[in-house]
Amino acid sequence: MDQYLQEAIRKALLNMNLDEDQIPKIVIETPRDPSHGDSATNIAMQLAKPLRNNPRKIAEQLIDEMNLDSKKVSSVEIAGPGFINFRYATDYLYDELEHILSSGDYFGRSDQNSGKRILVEFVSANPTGPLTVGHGRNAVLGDTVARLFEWTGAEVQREYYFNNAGRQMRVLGQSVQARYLEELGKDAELPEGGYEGEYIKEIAKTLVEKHGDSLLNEVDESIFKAEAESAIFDEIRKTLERMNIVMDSFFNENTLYENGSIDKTIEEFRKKGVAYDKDGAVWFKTTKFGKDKDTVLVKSTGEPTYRLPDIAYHANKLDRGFDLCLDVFGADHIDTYPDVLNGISVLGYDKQRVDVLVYQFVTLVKDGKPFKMSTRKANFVTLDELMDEVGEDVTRFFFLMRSPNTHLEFDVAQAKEAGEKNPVFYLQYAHARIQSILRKAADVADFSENADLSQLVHDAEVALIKKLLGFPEAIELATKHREPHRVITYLNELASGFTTFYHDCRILTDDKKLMQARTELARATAQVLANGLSILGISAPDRM
RNA sequence: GCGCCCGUAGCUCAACUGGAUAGAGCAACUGCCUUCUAAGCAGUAGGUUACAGGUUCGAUUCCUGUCGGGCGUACCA
Repeated sequence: MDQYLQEAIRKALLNMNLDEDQIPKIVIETPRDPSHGDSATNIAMQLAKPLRNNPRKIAEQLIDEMNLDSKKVSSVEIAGPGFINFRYATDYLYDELEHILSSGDYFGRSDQNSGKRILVEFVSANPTGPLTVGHGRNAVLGDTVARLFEWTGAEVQREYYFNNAGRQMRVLGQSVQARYLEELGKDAELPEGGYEGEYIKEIAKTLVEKHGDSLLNEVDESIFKAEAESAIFDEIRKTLERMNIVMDSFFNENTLYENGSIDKTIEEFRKKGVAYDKDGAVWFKTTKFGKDKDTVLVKSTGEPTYRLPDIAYHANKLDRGFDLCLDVFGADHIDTYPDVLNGISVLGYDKQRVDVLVYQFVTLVKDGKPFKMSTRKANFVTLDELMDEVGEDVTRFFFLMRSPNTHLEFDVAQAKEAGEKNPVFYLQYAHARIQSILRKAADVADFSENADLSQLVHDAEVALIKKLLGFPEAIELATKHREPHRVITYLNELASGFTTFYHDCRILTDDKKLMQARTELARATAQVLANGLSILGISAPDRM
C-alpha cells in the first residue's frame, strides 16, 4: 500500500509540473491516532517552502491530480497543518486478510535483505565459566537479530569467537590444577586472581575420575586448561541450545596466529605507515584517526593486545565474503570498535560492511535490590539458574523487551510471576485462546467452503485486520534498526487488538457465515502471533 | 578532564529516527465471570518529556550549555 501511495503521489506531483529532482522523499506513515486515517503523508508541508505556497493549498491541488483506485483507497482528506490522510477501502482489507491466510508461516517475510550473506558474531565469551545473566542479553539479541535477517531474506551465519590462549585461560587452568590437588588431599592454593566458582571443583573431580592421581606431578597447567575448556564449552553449548540458539561456527582466535594473519596485519600496517615501534612495543597510530592517544598493538613482551587479533579477525570475516558482519557487544567494549573500523579500512576493506549492535548493561533485580556480579569472584547468576527459575520463554522475552540502547532491569520476581505481571504470557495466552476457539469451531461447523470475509464490518474487526497488515512493516523496522523490541511492541498491540475483538464480537455464533468469517480472522491473528513469536524464539502454545 | 550512552506517569519502559491530543505494563482506585480461556476486559487518576537556550510550519527526537546516572578512557580482555 505504501508503495502504491508513493507512486500515486509522485505521478500527481509530476502532473503539477514538478521536476523529478524537486520531489523530496515521499514518506508514508501510519498515524498514531486512527481517526487520522490509515496512512498519511506530510509531503505538502515539505513542499510548502520550495513552492512558496500554503501547504493546505498544495495538498488540495495534489489530491485533485491523484488518481486513486477506489477499491484500495476509500477516502482522502486534508487535516491539521497540511497532512493528507488516506483511508483504506474495505475490499482492500479483505484481499489482504486473504493474503495473510494463504501465506501462513511466510507472512511477514520479505526480500529486504535477499541475496545478502550476513555474519552475526555474538556471545563470544571466553570459556572461563558458565554463561551468566550478563551474557544473556548478548546471546538473545544476537540470535534474534539473526532471525530478523533471515526473515528479511538474508543468508545468515551465527559465529562464536573465542580465545583460549590468554592470561585468563592460564589462570583458569591453574585454578583447576589447584582444586585437583586439593581433591587428592594435597595442599594447594588458588593462583592470584584465580577462579573461585564451584564449577572449577566439578572439573577437578572429573579429572580425578579420568586420571586418578597420575597428574599429580604435572608441571604446567595445560592439561587442566584443556579439560576445563572442553567441559565449559559443553556447558555453554547446552545453555545456548536451551535458549534456542545454535551456533554455526566457533572461531578460535588462535587460528589467526597459525595462519599468519596477525603478522600480515602488522606488516601491512607498517607498509601503510600507521604502525611504529616505541619502547619495545608496536603502536597503531590511532591519533591519525582522531583519537587523542596511539594504541598498543604488540606489548613489549611480544604478546599482542586484543586489538590486533580483533582487526585481523574482522579482515578474516570479510575475506569470507560476507556482505555484512554484525558484532554484538556490551557498552563496555564500545571503544575498540573505531579501532577495528580504522584497522580494516587501512587494510583496504569497506567499513560499511562491518556494523555493531551495542547494548547497555543488565541489572538483575532480586528481592527488589540490584545484584552485582563478577565471574571471577563466582558471585553470579548463571543463565541456567535463571532459566530454571523463570523458564526459557520468559528469559528470552525479558532480554528482548527493551531497546538495546537502554539499561535493562531484569526483575526476577516479576519474571517469575506466571500471572498478569508477566508480559510474555499476554502474547502466548492470546494465541492459546485462539487455538482453543478454533478447536471448538471445528466441532460445530465445516469450513470447507470459502469464507465471505466481507462479513467483517465491526470496528473491532476492521481495526484488527489493519493491525495484522502492519506486521511486515514492524519486522522491517526492527531489522533496519536492529531492535527486536519493536516486534514485541507490535505483538502487544496485536494481542490487545484481538482481545478487543474477542470481547466485542462473538466468534462462535448461530450466524454461520459470520462465524466462518470471524474464525478466519482469528486464525489469521494466531498465525501472525505465532510468526512473531518464532522470530523472538519463543513458543506459541496451543493450550495454557 | 576527555569520549560514548542515558534522563519521559510513583516504578519499568514505548513513541514508526522531525509530525497531529506523548502511549503501554506494573502499582492505586471503580466496575465486569449461568455466554468461545478472567493469565482477560472496560473505565478513573497519574506529565512543564531533568533544566536553560537555539534551529523551523512543527522538537521527547536535531544543535549548544548546565545538572544527574551508567560505561569506557591500560604495554587487562
